[in-house]
Amino acid sequence: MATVLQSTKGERVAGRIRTVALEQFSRLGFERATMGEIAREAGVSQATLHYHFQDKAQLWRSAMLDLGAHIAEEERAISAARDAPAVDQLRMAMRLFVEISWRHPALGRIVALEGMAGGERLAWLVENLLGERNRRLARLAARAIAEGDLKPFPPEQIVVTLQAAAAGLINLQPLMRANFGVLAYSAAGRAAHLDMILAAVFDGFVNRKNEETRP
Amino acid sequence: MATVLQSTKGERVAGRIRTVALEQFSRLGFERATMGEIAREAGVSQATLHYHFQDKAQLWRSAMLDLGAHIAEEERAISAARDAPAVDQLRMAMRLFVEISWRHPALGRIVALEGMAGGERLAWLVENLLGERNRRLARLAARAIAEGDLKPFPPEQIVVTLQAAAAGLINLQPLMRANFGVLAYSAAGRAAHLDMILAAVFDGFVNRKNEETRP
DNA sequence: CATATTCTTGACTACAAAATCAGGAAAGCT
DNA sequence: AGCTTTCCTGATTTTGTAGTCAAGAATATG
Repeated sequence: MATVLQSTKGERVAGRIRTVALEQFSRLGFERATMGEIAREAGVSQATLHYHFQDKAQLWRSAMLDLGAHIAEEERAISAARDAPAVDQLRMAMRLFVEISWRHPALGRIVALEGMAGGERLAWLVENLLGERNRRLARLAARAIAEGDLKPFPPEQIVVTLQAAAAGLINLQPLMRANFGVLAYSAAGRAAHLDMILAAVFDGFVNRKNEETRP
Repeated sequence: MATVLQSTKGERVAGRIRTVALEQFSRLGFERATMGEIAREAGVSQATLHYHFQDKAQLWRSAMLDLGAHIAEEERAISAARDAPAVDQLRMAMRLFVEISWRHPALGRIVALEGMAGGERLAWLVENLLGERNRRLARLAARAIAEGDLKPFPPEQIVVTLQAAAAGLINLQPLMRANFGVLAYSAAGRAAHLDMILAAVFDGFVNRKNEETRP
């Protein structure tokens, strides 16, 4: 996962730093990740980090933008059928979300960390990476409710709870290991996870009448 | 939320410190919470913290035990019907979990923080606070599956995902506010949240055949 | 290939936070 | 009250980390 353009040497190094930084920020959170360790891991001196990035916060933002670009690219590949019922679009969105969350666990971890803490970095994330997508999903949920396909839970709560459930199992792998001695990384575990999320939504959140009218 | 016994002055002060510490650890996480601020908030000097608690880690553990005792007390009030079908016990457990999570948001936040990060504190939490309960829930889920009432997802994944969903909305209030400008603390919001979780489980995870055999 | 530009670094400063300690105040006990 | 133990604190040390800077190496360019 390098950054977009790498023509000069500087850009190559900056990209490597971003990659390492993303991993550390996601695994440790903003405070526990240190400039020194990121530098060591990237094979450069700490001063080099400050040459390429003004400060730690800017490195964090830069790493996030990198991640956002990669995810956006993968998402673009999947074209949502605009005229499908909202509930079907939501299903597709959830499936996509789970898949991307497994492929880029950093995103969910960072959203969880910053989304709990609040503050500047969360505001930045919402402004630059999450806000529009989440609002679109909430509108989708609201539309699905209006179309009579979803139970009338608050749309924002639907979106956040679903994402929490989807990202939760991925984020909490250390807990899984510590508590049960197992992980869910296996292909079977991932498939079961996706099935669970979809089941929660589409046999749980969807009104029963649906299954009668649309076989 | 003070500690159990407070006969002497020292125990009263230690209890106050634990209470403040719990709030800070839960809101900020272990690293961002500072001994200085906890001391200030508790109205004592920083050195007093080190008189009552050897170091920051021990203060953290002590605050967790305090929280655990309070929750255990509330749980004891509710007697689970041992001979009810596993799936019904699971429903009751989930309802209880959501209610307690709203009442003690600190627990879910700390489990989320440490459960993502791994490490010593997570090991301690599992050993002293979470492990037994989670394993019991997983056994319950396994039994419900064996009894044909639950879809055959991996029990550990069921437990962790459900808890992630239940705690997620509570933990992510800052995200809710930043992204949507709304909160879910209201009585209606909480009720909707509980309904969502139960819906996910009991119309989503439960096999359809159930509704036919047991009206 | 000479020169300008970009890049990298070791050594350093600044700072915030944890942890220590000796002295003294307050509480509890007879 | 007098004495002992518990409790609390200001001052200080220690540590870990972000950030700066001047000097020089590497790289790109005409």
